[in-house]
Amino acid sequence: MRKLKDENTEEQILDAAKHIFQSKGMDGARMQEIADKAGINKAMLHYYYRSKQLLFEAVFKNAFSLLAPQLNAILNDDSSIEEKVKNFTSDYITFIVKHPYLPNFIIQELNRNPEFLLKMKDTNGFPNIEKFKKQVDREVEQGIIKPISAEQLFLNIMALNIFPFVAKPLIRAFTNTDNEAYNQLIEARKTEVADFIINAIKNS
Amino acid sequence: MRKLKDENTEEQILDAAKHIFQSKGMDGARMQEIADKAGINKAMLHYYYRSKQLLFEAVFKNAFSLLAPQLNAILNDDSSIEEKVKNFTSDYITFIVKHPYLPNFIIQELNRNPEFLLKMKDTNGFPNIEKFKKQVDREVEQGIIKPISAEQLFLNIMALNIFPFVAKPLIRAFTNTDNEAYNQLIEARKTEVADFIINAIKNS
DNA sequence: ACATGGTTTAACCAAGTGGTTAACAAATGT
DNA sequence: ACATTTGTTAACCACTTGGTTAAACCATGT
Repeated sequence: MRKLKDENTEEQILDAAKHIFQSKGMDGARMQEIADKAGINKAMLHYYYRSKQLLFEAVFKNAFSLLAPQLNAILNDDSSIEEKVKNFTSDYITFIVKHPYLPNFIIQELNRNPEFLLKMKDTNGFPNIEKFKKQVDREVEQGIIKPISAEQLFLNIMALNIFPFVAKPLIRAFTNTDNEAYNQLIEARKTEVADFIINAIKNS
Repeated sequence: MRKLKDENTEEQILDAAKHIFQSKGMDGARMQEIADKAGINKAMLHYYYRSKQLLFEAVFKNAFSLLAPQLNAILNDDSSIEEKVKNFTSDYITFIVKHPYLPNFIIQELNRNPEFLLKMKDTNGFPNIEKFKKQVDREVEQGIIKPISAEQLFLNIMALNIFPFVAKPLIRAFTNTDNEAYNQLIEARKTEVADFIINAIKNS
């Protein structure tokens, strides 16, 4: 039973750390609070993860490894751009609704410390635009979509899907929507965003 | 000369506080660092602003009062939606290039403490969607633009314009662009984003 | 039974935190 | 000239922070 106990504690710590780090950020998080949430002694955090920085990095990598496959779906899949936009928009929103703190966490911490991405860039599965670039250029050339660079299109897709979660408090205030109404707005975006993008780029 | 001296110090503090708070956030900022940056004694921060929280609020309100008029340009102006989209996209990007930390700062701190907006909501000039809503409904009814709710359209415009600044490190990594190339990408968006939006909503 | 190893705990620590204070400097009113 | 008010400083304070440690705990192999 020893082994089970270890892994259990280690996982409990990571679980608690996810909650605290993702809602309060590296600077706002407190080791004691993580320990309390995990229901264990603070010394255990250091026993398993050595330092706050390393515990944070474990949480960040974990979060990033959840997000990366989602983005690869639009960058590396073989179906048409139109199809990918439709699928991605729906899938991504569904995904983030289950992990609401995720995009904001990653964006905030990367702005705090951009060099941190370098550690991650050579891990395989790191999203890369190259394949998508060729596909966009091809569909533009074939006249399927209007002229646009892959970077701009990718940025637009990311923006329309991620931003509503990141800027939720701000947009809620401007649009006078309560929490539930905003969630409905988000839900509607599963199809509306795809239509918006396709209208914008498709040649008629 | 007394008055001049006072205002000078008070302003130097606010200036330094802007830099530190906007780049490190409330939790990451240190009063001593702000004092050092301003080149004055730490006690002066409390003399003029009482506490870290109040100094932070002064910085936040200042930042917000810079941003709000920009957003009101698209919500309250009387010109057509197409025209406003064009103007806003260009103006807003120009504006943020001059204040690069601003959107991220506001979004970050609002996520940390959403209730904070309530303090701000009744100040006049607080962006409100109501007028824009009527305009969108009218243009939809007149067949100028495709059916879309004002909230979704507003959210899309915000997303496409703000997100590239907020997610800069992330997008730079995925698209393998260096800082200068990314700035060019942003520069191009001054017109590309407007075209993208108008293509998406305009009835042909 | 007992030695062994990893696991867990309470108590502790040095460094840093926001904030205060008492004395000093400088400008102003009279 | 002098008292008063305002601005400024260095030293200080209570408290929190991440991190350590030494002793206790406990499952296992022999």
